[in-house]
Amino acid sequence: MSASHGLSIGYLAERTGLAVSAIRYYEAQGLLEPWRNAGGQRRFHRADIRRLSFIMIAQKFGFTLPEIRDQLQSLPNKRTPTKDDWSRLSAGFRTHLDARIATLEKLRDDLDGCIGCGCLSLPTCALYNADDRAAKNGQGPRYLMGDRPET
Amino acid sequence: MSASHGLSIGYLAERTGLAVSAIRYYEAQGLLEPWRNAGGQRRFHRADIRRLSFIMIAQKFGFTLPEIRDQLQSLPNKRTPTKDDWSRLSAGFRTHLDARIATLEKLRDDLDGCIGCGCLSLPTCALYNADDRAAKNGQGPRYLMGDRPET
DNA sequence: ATAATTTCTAAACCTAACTTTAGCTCAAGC
DNA sequence: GCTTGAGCTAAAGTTAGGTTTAGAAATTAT
Repeated sequence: MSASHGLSIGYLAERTGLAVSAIRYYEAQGLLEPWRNAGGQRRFHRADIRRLSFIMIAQKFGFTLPEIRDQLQSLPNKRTPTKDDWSRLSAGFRTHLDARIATLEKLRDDLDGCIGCGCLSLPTCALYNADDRAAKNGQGPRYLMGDRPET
Repeated sequence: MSASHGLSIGYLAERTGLAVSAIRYYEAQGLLEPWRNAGGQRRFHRADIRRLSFIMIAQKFGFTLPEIRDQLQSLPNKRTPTKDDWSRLSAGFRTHLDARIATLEKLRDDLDGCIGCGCLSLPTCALYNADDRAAKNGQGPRYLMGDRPET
């Protein structure tokens, strides 16, 4: 099925479980750089299967596509991660994950101090200022129960 | 500033730190039900400040707006949560949060077993099947390094 | 009374990570 | 050689949780 030179996008999709459209999207985001055959179709290296696996795992750890692209580009020669690279990069995953867990554990501790109190009030309630990565505190301050900082 | 009967949307925004547009959006999603004055402007109960605080905290715990709406609607009389309700609901937050932490800890354990192995291969790598809530496994199975389940 | 501020609605826009669609070309099988 | 199937591009659609914009009406301040 695989031509003597280069893998088709459909073959990569089949091997990784990703949708063809997702692989094209990753290329558009700069995570892959296939070449083209005479007819204009994408052709991939066999190592791109590993590259896609890396992307899928990194996403599980909460990295965005731009972050993953940066990690791949930070490799010497910008190559697809090898076994040794993987050990180094996965240690970075560990750090990232530890931080997320610590954030949630702090939130849990704050909540424990709050169960049964019913305050929902800023000066006495630590919950509001808990900073979850998931919570995008986009613009401006938010106060609970109408307590504003003394102006 | 507050009229003898009912609070304006701007006042609620000021007291909670939310944007006026966000409050209107929450109403559109069924989380609040203000009434209208003679001129057609929204008027809110003072208790809606607490209701908005509840929404803000529940979001921090990772609940979606539909889930928060359901929680509010599950209250007796569908009232704004009182101090006692808050204790009960926050215990639910705790359960939800514990599950999220457990998921991440499992992911961390799987990762620890993987650092230094460099496999990225399905049969030997537990990472792929780790199920993070953040990972939206939208459609179809995904396999790492081209390992498909034996067909 | 007039000016300034708030509020109103509806619709469009925003991000992330993709998918879907439309219309067309390329490649493979018989 | 003809018919599928696979691949191509560009643009639009999707979800969540909102924000922004535009133009009009209500309210508040002077």
